[in-house]
Amino acid sequence: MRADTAWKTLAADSTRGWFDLRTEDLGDVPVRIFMTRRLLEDLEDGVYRQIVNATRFPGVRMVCITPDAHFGYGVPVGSVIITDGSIAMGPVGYDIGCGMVSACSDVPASAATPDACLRFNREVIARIGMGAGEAGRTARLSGIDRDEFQRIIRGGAEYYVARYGERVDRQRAERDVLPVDDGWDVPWHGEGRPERGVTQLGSLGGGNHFIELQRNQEGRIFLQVHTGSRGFGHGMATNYFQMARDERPAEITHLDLGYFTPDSVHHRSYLNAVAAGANYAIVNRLAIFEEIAAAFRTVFKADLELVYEISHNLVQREWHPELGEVWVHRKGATRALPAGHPQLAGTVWEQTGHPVLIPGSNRDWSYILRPLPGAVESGFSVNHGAGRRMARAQAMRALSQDAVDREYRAAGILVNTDGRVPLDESAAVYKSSREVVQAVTHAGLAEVEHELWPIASVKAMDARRPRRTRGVRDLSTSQRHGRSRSR
DNA sequence: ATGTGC
Repeated sequence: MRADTAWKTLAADSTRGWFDLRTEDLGDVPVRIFMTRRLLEDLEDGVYRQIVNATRFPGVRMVCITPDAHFGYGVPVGSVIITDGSIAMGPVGYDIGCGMVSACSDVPASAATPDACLRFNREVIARIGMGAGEAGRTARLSGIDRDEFQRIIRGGAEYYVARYGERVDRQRAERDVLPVDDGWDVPWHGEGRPERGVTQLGSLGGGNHFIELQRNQEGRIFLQVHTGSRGFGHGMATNYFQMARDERPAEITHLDLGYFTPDSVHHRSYLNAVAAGANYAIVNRLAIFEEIAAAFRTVFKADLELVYEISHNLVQREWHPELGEVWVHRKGATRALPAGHPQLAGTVWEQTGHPVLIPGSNRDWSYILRPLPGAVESGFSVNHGAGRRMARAQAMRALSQDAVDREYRAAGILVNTDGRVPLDESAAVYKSSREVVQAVTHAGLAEVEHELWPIASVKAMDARRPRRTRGVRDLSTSQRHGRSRSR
């Protein structure tokens, strides 16, 4: 293995806005890194080993690294792994189907007064369970039984909209429904306990999941949501990892390294789990969106219209002009199909390409992009956010709660209802979203359609962190000695 | 990401 510190000098600038990486560690798998030289220089050295991992699954045809990439589980968060048959687990991740919703309104940002923002965040928090382990609270989805849950994870957006949806246009969801075989069932039994998902439908979760009110470049109010498949996807990933390890105990020791070749008895079964997890995540996002739209009507007396819903943790069968029919794993990467892509035929996006939803931190720009024909060079993929640049534990040590809270208040951004900013999710821990998106536009993968600035942010405070009373000195051990895992 | 760890 090449020294971790030397590899960056081997990345050859293609002059087209990306680097082609060729080292003996990668075999003959093409690796493209879509970064500026500066973003590449700032990348943690450990990412090289994870890029090598990404090329080592059976049947890998191509690997792309997006400009927001950072250290992840086995492969970088921000990687696109294209195979001709094998399905890898790390490159889908624990949060199967995690993704974004964007919505817009005609309401001028001037209506988002401090009082209106406070009422909005209060309404949202009352309606949407947030934080690890929290159950959903949406009236329509709480109390559903196991049979109805089965219909939801098999029917996806199509079933949800027909049965529950009030004002969702299915054309604005990336996938109506991912097909699940009748003969397949959820791996209920196992330590992963995916049944947690039954009561968690309609909840936001923790970590980097959020709800955010924004204003666009014309001064209209927009909204973004980031969430996934909660305990359901996590539980299934855990149980399938056990199956992968049992199948190849000598080789597969970490979930990062788990995979199923086409001849594995679990190959199709795992794809069913990915489809069910993605259907759950999509319904979760649509249900949360509708709940937020109700909160928005209460506060702003106006409608929020869905712009788009899209996942950035998924493996899907796709067509590529040079690679043919392939499996595209996107681990913290967003699909970007431009106008004329055959998979958009017959949809409302045929002439334009579909929207691409890119969040920045809650004190930085977020974006809605439009894919360009050049996206063929990245396997029809772009970044999924700004990308973490500071580990959570480091953030807890390095940042002052009061100083960060003051910065947000001065910027006019309300976080939750008390203005206390989760430090390990604050602006300083993320790369500049503008710099990351410029790497995408410079490479000709997409163009900017909307630039969105945060107004009000809802995000769970890490439950492990002791609550500090204002004005009282904090001597808790977790503030002084955090753990050093980045995600 | 997560019934969120050493």
